[in-house]
Amino acid sequence: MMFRIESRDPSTSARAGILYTAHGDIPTPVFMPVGTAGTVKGILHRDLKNEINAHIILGNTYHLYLRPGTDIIKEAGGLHRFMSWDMPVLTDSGGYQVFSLAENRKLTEEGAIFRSHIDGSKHTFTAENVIDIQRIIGADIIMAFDECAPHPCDHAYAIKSMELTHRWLDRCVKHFGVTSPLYGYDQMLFPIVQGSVYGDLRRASAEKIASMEMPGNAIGGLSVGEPAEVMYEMIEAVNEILPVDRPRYLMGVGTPANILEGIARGIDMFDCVMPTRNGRNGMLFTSEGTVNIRNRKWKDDFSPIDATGFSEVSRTYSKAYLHHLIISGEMLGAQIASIHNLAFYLSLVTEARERIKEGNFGKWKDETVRKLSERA
RNA sequence: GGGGAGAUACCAAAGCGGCCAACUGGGGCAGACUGUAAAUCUGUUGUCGAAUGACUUCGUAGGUUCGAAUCCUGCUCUCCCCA
Repeated sequence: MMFRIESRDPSTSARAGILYTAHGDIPTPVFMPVGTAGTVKGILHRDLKNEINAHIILGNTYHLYLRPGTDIIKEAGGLHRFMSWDMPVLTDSGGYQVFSLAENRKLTEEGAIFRSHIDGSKHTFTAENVIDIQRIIGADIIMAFDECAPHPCDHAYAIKSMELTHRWLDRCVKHFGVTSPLYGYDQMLFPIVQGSVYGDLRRASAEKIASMEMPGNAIGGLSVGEPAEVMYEMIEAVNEILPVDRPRYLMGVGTPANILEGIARGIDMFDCVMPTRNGRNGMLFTSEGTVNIRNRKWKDDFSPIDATGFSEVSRTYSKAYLHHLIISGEMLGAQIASIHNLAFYLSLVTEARERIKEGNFGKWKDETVRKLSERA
């Protein structure tokens, strides 16, 4: 058993559980900081563990394959050892780059041919070699290769894209079955539901994904520009079908409110670049709503970034100081903002977990979402 | 003392008769960012107005011209070279 549900919220579909991996147990709901290139940008592992309380971080197949390359990672003994991170890692397959780097790639039945954004060289990613690369990286949880379809996307294209993703999935699962982990511990493969904003396709895709009977399942292709309400509808449709007793991972989501709404609909795992990227760009997430710390009004506000914040930096440094650092382009500003935001995200899902266990998640969620959508 | 160059908006810097309320950077102000090509990108930045628009600007005082940041004269100031 890789996943155990500890309790369910009576008024929503939220649940609290534990996901067991080779590098540690992960309490869910969980937020996973994104560390695309083998680093959560600007954050030391020490801070990820002690300040942020991260349980698992992401890496990216496409980016790590291009740099430093699989030979280096293999020689290092896998990504965990290479980056000196002894806790769980999940790698995205490169399916998101099919979307975000769409100008630099061509799709074929075989896979995606990318023109490297670094040096222009050509690289083919297939269902099979994406598994091979993720075996070399050695993440605890690896993702099937998919096409993250853009938004808007017409129904005809959405079907075509979903079916391609399903065929790639069959090949991924097959190849996963005939290959072995390289470093002496087990890896889990998660398949990904697609289907754009179409309920019929989402349900069909969820049926397909459920039929693979993998230890966990993911929902992809959301938060790519569609309204949040549409995203919530898709999650509801899909989660009626995905097995209840396995973890559900909503990929790339999202805002604090998105996450709480996702939890309420039965999602267990989230990841998003928002806390780090937006933090670097001067946007803070707080219990009082979002803050653009670059704004003039914080210039002489010497109160802490977040007096009740989980991380030490949130309680120690003032808004005025962070305003100064960010305005001045100082690296410490990006670092403090990233740590604060990640700590906020982690404490938010930790509190959600406690509320689920107490059985009063639903009401708390509604109140919290209202506050989060404000602007401080 | 002699010779030369120049003064443009918060700063730097284009413009050298009408297409100039004035290119472009920086700074300022605001916005965006959702499985990271992002310590990035976008908008805005004389005054008033929601806007068509109106009004006041290119050291300063005059002049030439239908029309001047652009041409002429005086003045003030700055910088460079020689003695």
